[in-house]
Amino acid sequence: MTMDPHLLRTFVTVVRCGSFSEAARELGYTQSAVSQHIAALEADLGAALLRRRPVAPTGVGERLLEHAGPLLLRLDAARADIARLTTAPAARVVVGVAPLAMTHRLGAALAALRRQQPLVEVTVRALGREAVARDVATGGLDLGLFDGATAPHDPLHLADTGPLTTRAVTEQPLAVALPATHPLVGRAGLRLSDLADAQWIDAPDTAVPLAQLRAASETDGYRPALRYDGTDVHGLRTLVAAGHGLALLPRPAVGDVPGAGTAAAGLGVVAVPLSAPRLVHRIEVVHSSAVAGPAALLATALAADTRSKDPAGTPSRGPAEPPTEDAVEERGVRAG
Amino acid sequence: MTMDPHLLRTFVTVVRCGSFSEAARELGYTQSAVSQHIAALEADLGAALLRRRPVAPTGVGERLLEHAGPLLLRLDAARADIARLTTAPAARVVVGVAPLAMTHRLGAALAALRRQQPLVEVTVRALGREAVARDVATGGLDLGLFDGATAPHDPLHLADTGPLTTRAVTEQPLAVALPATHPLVGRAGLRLSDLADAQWIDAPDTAVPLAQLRAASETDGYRPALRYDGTDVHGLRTLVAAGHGLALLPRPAVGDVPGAGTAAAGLGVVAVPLSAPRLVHRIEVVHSSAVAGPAALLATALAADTRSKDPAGTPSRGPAEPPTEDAVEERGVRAG
DNA sequence: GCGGTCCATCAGCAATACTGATGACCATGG
DNA sequence: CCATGGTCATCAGTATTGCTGATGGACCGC
Repeated sequence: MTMDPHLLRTFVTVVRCGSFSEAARELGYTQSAVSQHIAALEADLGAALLRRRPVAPTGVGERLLEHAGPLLLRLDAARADIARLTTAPAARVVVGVAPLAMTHRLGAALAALRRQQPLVEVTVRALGREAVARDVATGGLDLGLFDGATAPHDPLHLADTGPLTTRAVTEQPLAVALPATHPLVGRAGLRLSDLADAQWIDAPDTAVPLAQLRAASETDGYRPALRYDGTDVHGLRTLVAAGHGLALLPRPAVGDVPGAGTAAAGLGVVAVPLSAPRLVHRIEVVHSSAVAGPAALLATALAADTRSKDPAGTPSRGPAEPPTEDAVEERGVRAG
Repeated sequence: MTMDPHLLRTFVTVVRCGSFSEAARELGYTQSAVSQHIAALEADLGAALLRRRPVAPTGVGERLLEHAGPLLLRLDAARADIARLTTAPAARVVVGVAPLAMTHRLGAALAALRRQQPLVEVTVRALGREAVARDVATGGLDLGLFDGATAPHDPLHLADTGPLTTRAVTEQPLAVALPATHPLVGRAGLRLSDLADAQWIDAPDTAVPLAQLRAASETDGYRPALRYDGTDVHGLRTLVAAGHGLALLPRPAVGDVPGAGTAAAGLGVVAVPLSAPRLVHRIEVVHSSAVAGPAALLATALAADTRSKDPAGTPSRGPAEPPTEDAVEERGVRAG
């Protein structure tokens, strides 16, 4: 009667599987039970949620899905959070890293941690952005490194899954990755709005997602010429070099150009700095505010020059502190 | 086993009531049932949640509370949202307004609506900030007007309760409200950081909440000399005039000074503009993205000069458009 | 039209979630 | 010092719920 989470869970499973029976198998129920679950939900809400044969959500069902996902996530997050409080912190850290959040600085911080506490078992897991956020909330990760494009000093926006603490790690300039043969290669800087009609590669987990560009520049456009689902920057660079489209990346990530100039040697990809709007690539570290043990150490090491602070203002999320400039990451990359 | 919302509901009720029996009465259960609910939760989570006699949450219980509130809210929001989709839109609008969001512009928009659609039954309800957000999410309000201090053009942050749409209505300069006898009265502008150690009135529902000041200026301080729980600006001005402390308000709200200068005639309150940090008072209109009927009209009228846009980027919340300058509100208030 | 697959429905059973009674505990006050 | 009125915990009993497993109708490919 109160929109039982169980029912929601089977609902989303059914939609994902596109099948009652398959969902039943996955959830360890009988098909009968699943059918009854859906019937109960539909009776409770007074509307059809699924069209059967083929199984697909109705309009109302679509809407319920938008609620059900975050709701179940938050539920899992709550359980995981109190579990963290009750069980002692293990001598183990699992760090989830979004592709563009993998920096030298993280490497150094990890090295320091392992030097300081050699017995701690450290795992680094490369993940997509949402996966990082989700797994930190649900306890699969002790620490997450998360990135995105924002105005300077503005925090990133996470889905609200409970009392998480986020702190800034780095802000870096953004650059457009162009194939070396592109006519715009010579430019000193590019305005994003001039590129709205260009060919873009949609790499939501690797580059700055096109949705963020649309939001920032308040236009539609930035239509994806190709979608890249990997979590690996090199793969994306290769696609850019092959002329499949542009991508917006933190300038250091476009190419580890050792000499002067902006052309990445042999990669066929060139970085041209973003001149407008004033956006930066920001990396934040995120963890439960109930974190303890080595993960807490690592978090403060990453956000070294900033004060630690617990949630204030909004209860759900601590304010992100102003970022420290990351000398390591900026080294050797001055615009030409 | 899956942290049944029923159990969470009784848990928060018990904490609020400070009593199992009282909570049972309120929820329509027997005391026995409530006792079993709590026991079930504690067994499920494997930790004591409440200290009995007197009844108070343990540390873990406190933590669970932080999750339970938003969770139940989101659950209610989901139910309300799909209810809005299924039932036809009524010829009725209920608008919730936070104290500082009550502007001439809203008055004008309401007038236009009533002229256009005389049969629509219009209700305006003055509420605190969280109440506005909550009731819009749970369907008690068709439309909410919400305010806060942010950097110019930055959206306000709402608790994430599902697919809501927010649009900017106004941005106004902020000013510190001082008693007329205050030594700083003559100043052309004030830096917030210089006032961290001043006496402040904490009026979270009326003025800019002190927590926001702390977050914006990244200091502790702004200790409340007195707390004001009303939702009425006049009451707050009176307290400021009596010297109980300062408050940060949108400049027009400090006093409707008709002549030149900044001293509000006879009120004993003086506005001195905030010179740093660069914060503005922003008003947004918020409603379900499933809104329809007269409420939708009113919403677009309020956000007149901006495009309407549905959620993009983050799935949960539409991006707030850049605000229009509100000539009406700014009239007659030029700094001296 | 026949086997296969799908979902809906029904009966039956087992687990659940209540109620109401009782008991332990702790105040307060005669 | 023991009564009294309050609290919450516990227990037995019962009504309801939520599952399984079987059956039946609808649809699809052959």
